[in-house]
Amino acid sequence: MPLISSCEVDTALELITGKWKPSILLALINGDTLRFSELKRSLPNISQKILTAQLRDLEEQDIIIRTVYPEVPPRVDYRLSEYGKTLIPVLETMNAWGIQHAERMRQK
Amino acid sequence: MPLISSCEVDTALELITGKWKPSILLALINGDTLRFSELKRSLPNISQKILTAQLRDLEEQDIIIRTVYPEVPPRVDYRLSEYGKTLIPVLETMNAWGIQHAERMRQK
DNA sequence: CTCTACAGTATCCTTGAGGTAACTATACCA
DNA sequence: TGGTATAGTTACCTCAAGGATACTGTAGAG
Repeated sequence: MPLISSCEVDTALELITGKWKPSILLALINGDTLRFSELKRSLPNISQKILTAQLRDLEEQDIIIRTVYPEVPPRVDYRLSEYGKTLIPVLETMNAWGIQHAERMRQK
Repeated sequence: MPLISSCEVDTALELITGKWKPSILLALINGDTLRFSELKRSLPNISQKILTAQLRDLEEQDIIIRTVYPEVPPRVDYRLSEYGKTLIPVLETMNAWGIQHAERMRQK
């Protein structure tokens, strides 16, 4: 008996969906702490505007932590919060499922 | 070391995201086999056009099975495929995370 | 003096997911 | 003769996410 509520699932989905959010989260999972320019480099086609917007979204939800160093040229880095790290199992579950799905599609 | 690939996660996300897909999947998880009209009733604000489109999407990915009975008035029902049922753990994981998130937001 | 590095803003534009409303086919019922 | 039920389809519309491009501020290097 599953007892899954669409509302809760939607909440989780809202935070991790979008064209870029999964890639950003995965970059931070694998890269620990990354500067803005490092993130941009690992997402080849994203524009600065969009990257900033997505990072601000994630920060507002306390999923990532943004640290500004008062230097010139500016330096800002991003990392997963402890809370954000609780998303890792969710992403792992989806990743595992995605691999099965790809496997399956290859056979058709 | 997580080793999560954005590509695979995106694949999984594409199949279960959208404004209505989670609700449809959950209805079928909880309701086993449902007619078109039953699904429509359990998603109060969806239009026929959108519901049809979403169901066709899910059918094309082999996640649900669509059965047409050659009767008048028409009867069609939908259920999760065995393959579609492998999504249940994914949705459960997201559901559990969503509950934690809601809990957390309530305290702020 | 001006060029570069970095992390952004500001403007304007495009696209596709989703939405609304009307129409379809057919058998049965009154 | 017309109304009802079911599972759609068709044509048209809307809006927000995302995208392209240019501009900003400041310190040090040359």
